[in-house]
Amino acid sequence: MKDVAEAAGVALKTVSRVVNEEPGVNPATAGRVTAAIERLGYRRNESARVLRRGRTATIGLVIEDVADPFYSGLSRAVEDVALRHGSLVLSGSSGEDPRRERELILAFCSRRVDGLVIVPAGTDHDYLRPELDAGIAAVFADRPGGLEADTVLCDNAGGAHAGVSHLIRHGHRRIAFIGDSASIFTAGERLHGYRRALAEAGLPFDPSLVATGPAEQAGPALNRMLSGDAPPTAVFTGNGRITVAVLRTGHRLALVGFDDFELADLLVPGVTVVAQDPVRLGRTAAELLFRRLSGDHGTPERVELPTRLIPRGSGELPG
Amino acid sequence: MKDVAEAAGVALKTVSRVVNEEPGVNPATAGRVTAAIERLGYRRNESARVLRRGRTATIGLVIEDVADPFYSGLSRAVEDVALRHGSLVLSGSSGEDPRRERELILAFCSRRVDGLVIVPAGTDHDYLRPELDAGIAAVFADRPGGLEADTVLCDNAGGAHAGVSHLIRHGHRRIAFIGDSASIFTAGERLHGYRRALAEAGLPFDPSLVATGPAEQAGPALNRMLSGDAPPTAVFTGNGRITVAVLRTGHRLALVGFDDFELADLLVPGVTVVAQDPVRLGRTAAELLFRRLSGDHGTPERVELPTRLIPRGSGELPG
DNA sequence: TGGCGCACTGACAACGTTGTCAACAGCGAT
DNA sequence: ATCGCTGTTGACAACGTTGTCAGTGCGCCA
Repeated sequence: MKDVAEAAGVALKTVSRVVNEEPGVNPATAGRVTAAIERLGYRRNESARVLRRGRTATIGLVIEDVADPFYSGLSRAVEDVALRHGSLVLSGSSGEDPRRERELILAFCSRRVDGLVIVPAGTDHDYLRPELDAGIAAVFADRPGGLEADTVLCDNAGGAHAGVSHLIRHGHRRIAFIGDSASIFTAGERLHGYRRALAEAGLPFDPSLVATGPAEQAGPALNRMLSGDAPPTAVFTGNGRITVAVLRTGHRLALVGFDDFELADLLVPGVTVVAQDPVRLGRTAAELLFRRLSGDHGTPERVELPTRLIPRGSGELPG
Repeated sequence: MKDVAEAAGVALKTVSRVVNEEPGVNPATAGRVTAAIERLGYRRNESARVLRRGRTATIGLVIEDVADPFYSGLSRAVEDVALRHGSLVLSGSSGEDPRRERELILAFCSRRVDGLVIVPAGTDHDYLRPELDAGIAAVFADRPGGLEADTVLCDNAGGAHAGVSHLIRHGHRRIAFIGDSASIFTAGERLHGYRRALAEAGLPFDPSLVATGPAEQAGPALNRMLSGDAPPTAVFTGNGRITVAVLRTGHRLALVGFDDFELADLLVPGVTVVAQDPVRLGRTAAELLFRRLSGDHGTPERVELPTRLIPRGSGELPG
């Protein structure tokens, strides 16, 4: 910038004015400056600008894994909203590891992001408190975080309830639940929905029909249930990866899965799912964030998005 | 930092030393400083640090669309390599729009990223020249960019050649090619591979069996070919989205697709594909970038990664 | 002619760090 | 007692911006 000022024969401040399109610069002068900028290939140093002004026009996004289609859809939505607000996105995958999540978040904060969209892996976010006090906004998405802040969730319990009820309506009495580790919020909620649906239909809850854990264990768990003495006739799966794992076992039994996925309609039979809308989730969270950034300091909000049952065949197999 | 210095009763510089774990600070003093840091919830301002030191420990990643599984795999790989080198990733989707790509790249540059991994949508990258001269490293991934720089590609022509040859070996003589717009580098290369395979087998090249364009047009294009008077008996598809679009048309004819995708093995018949490795692509590009950042100033490299034919049934249907 | 306001421009400090260099005390060697 | 050395600490400038405030020249009105 100093070089540009020199080249154009004006003061530093005048260049700054031109770069920021501030009013009150003689068009002729502005022209000389613009020419000098062009000639020297000058580009404003954003770090210095941030240092002076406080805002970075950058937000941070922490998700579990970009490579998971659910989160990549969410990512894209957040990115689009950010771009519309003139911001960029620093993103990172926590891999469901609270330590890595913490490191990412703190790294984002020390780079002075304006705000954060977090799909929390951990449950303790006290370390965020000083940052929030310092003016960084935060929105939790998909799961609630460890402190009072804006949160956007899906109706996990309601969706699971709808999916399991659907199986019950088709005559099933022994329905397995295979889901994520119970420690994950969404998994717990979905299990609640499952139990509520059973209870409403007057069916007993049988712990031997419930398996929770990472997706790799889903197949073996189902195999064990099926070789037991009171095997299930239907399965409700707790997330997309687990649904696929169950499909790979090759058993042909009634199935409803939480999360929609590409090609679910092309399999035979088509896979009935309870669909969430990751794009809407991301969009809602990001918009809420930018509302906060533009000065809305009301009490934290909690938004719950609906789910949608999509029958495709696998959930309509008779019991 | 000033507050911390005051609270600990030391000079600014001493706090800086402690924060940066520089040697030569009395352990007792360091203890007082650490305590003050803890007490005040201090965190170093990275913008100021960048301003002073020049390195941001941040790289930029420009891809076509995070929501596409191919690119989300690549993203995750880049992110992991970056994290291993203590860097964060600013990422953005260009949506195959050269203007948006340019905006993203320049925005990254003005935030002084150390380097860029770019999946180029445009072909003109002259605007990058001053940035490269200013020391920002750049690696093109998946496609070559508009200037001399490190590039990591897949063996597009070879992969297409292998896929088409596979169909020919199974007796097909009229093989359609349905791919991306020919203006996209990878699409052009794959078309070359297709033509080379035909030529080697002594088969004629029939333009009426070739369709290029966005994925939405793939289904209609195939339908048109099949209702013509010399319909194809097999199809080679130029990318994952187009493969899926062709599958949705419901025609049962021999098919080999470029790009592997989840569930390809669960469809009936399984979908034979030419698999690229997006994770390896991302990893290779990012590692090359960090090699440059750590001082390797050799001439630009061009790496070509192999592809792999995975027979699953659809490509082995008789002609 | 003097005074006033307007349009434009510039000098300077400050943002929060870190690199450079100097200062200081304590200590063993001369 | 002096010197030089080591270990520790601090003062100060600089990084590239922008906000504040103070000019400067010019036209216009009284």
